[in-house]
Amino acid sequence: MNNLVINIKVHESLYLKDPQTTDLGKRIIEHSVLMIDKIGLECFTFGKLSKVINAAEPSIYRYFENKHQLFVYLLNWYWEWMAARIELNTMNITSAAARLKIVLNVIADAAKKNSSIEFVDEEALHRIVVTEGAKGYHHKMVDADNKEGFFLACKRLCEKIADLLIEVNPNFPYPRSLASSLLETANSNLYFAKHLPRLTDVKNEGNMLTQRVKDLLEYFCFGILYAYDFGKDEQLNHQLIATKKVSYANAHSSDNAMEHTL
Amino acid sequence: MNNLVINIKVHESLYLKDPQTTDLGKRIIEHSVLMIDKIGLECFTFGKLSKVINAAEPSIYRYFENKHQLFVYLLNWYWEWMAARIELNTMNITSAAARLKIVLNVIADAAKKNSSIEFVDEEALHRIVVTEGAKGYHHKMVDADNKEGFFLACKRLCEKIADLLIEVNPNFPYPRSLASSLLETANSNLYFAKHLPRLTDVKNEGNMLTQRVKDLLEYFCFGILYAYDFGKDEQLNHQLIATKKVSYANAHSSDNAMEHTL
DNA sequence: TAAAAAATAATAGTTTTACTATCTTTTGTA
DNA sequence: TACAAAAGATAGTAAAACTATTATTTTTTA
Repeated sequence: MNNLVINIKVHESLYLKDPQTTDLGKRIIEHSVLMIDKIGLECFTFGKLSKVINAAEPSIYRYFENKHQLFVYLLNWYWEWMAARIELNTMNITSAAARLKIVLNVIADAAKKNSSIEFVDEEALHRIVVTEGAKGYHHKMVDADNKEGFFLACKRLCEKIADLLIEVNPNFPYPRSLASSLLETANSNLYFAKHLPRLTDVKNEGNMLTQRVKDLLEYFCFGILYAYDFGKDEQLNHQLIATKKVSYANAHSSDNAMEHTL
Repeated sequence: MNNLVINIKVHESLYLKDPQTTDLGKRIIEHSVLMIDKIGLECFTFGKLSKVINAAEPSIYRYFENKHQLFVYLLNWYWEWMAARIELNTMNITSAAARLKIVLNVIADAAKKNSSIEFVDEEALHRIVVTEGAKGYHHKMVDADNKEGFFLACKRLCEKIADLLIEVNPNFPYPRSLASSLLETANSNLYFAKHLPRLTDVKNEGNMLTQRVKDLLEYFCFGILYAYDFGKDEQLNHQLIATKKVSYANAHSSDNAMEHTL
């Protein structure tokens, strides 16, 4: 199941020459992913890459203007890949809520046995997105990059998820913010569990990390999706809160979700 | 109100020589903030800074090992400042929910008339945190930095908020994740509204941006806080969802929160 | 098939940044 | 006032980012 070959098309503003069309181009992509995963975006340079792939440094500049463009190319690859996985895994599901759960599963990266392209190590690429993804759009040149279409894949992905949120609850007022927040929260909690555990409740024990992140995403997502409007109908709110408190206490009285120790 | 002088103490692992103790040190902090805000972290260099403050470049290295250490120093300043503002604004409030609303207000940066330190432009520093804050901990050296105590202020801030979330709902299973998520969501939506508007529902129109972000934070925060446990008591869930849908439709039928057009 | 044209890659630089070794000046104190 | 210690300035080096130019290969066409 799901071993179809996915064809990833990256926007042409993100390269000078399409790396997928040549052998050298593919080696650039392949070893960029491996090297950035290994030594980090800061230490990664075109000079080091050229030595690893046995090419001249200026040859790399024929494909990408600079390190930043190459990095955003890789991010776009990841976003396109995620969108393709979502499409693939939800196409035959009718219930919107069920599709949303699958999307959360894909976001948390729990269902990724899908090595579609032979020269891209998707696990390494995912680690890069989790660790350094934010650098792709958190800088002073973001407006210029945006005009060039650097973030189209991300925006499409976000809107795809937002559409689904609206389908689950047509009255929900923050579909885009929740969609982007879910993408960020998944990555943050994976990262925090590994490096800054005091910033998350998800534990990096055993091999349950992605499952736990998925649980958290579901808890947050459906909690927000069905949230009522605070302050507008206080009486109903208090009524609801009281009901839910009882419901929650019953559900969690002997649950491991109570493990938190502050 | 709130014009008390706040004393910001930054952890000593974050400098070689305390910049607050000398005139040059204060000029380094002051103009780092102004320059990073203006040209961005990437373009900001010790060489350029030394020219602006009329000092020799190596003098700056007496205070900070490198640009990264200086940057994390500034982040810590911000986290300490935010913790101080939270303390100041919530000290006399008994209701936990009311205190939480104030905290969300502080996170969204809507209540910051508090120029405590004369040589730090807090508005510029806040823009830096929103635009580039994630770079402080998203890199390969994060574990080494963490051991040195670079993120203590952030972790304390996060736990302070987590404690409050637990106070509002003692059964809530994800206090730390929600706390960190609120901090990130506030910054993300401010940033997206200005640079990538398709990733948020918050509009950057007029001077209501921080207010709108605060509304979003409240909606998300209280929605999650009182979320019930999906899948454990399906009957009650469906009952609640139905009630809330009606509640929400009534509240928002003629509200601008319905503006979303996908 | 062979020469010209076009595309691609390699060589050898320049500029800027990050950082350091060393020297000079200032300041506090006995 | 003399001296030590701290602070600051001078003048570098090494590496990264990028580019102009030359060399090679491939493609096209006579």
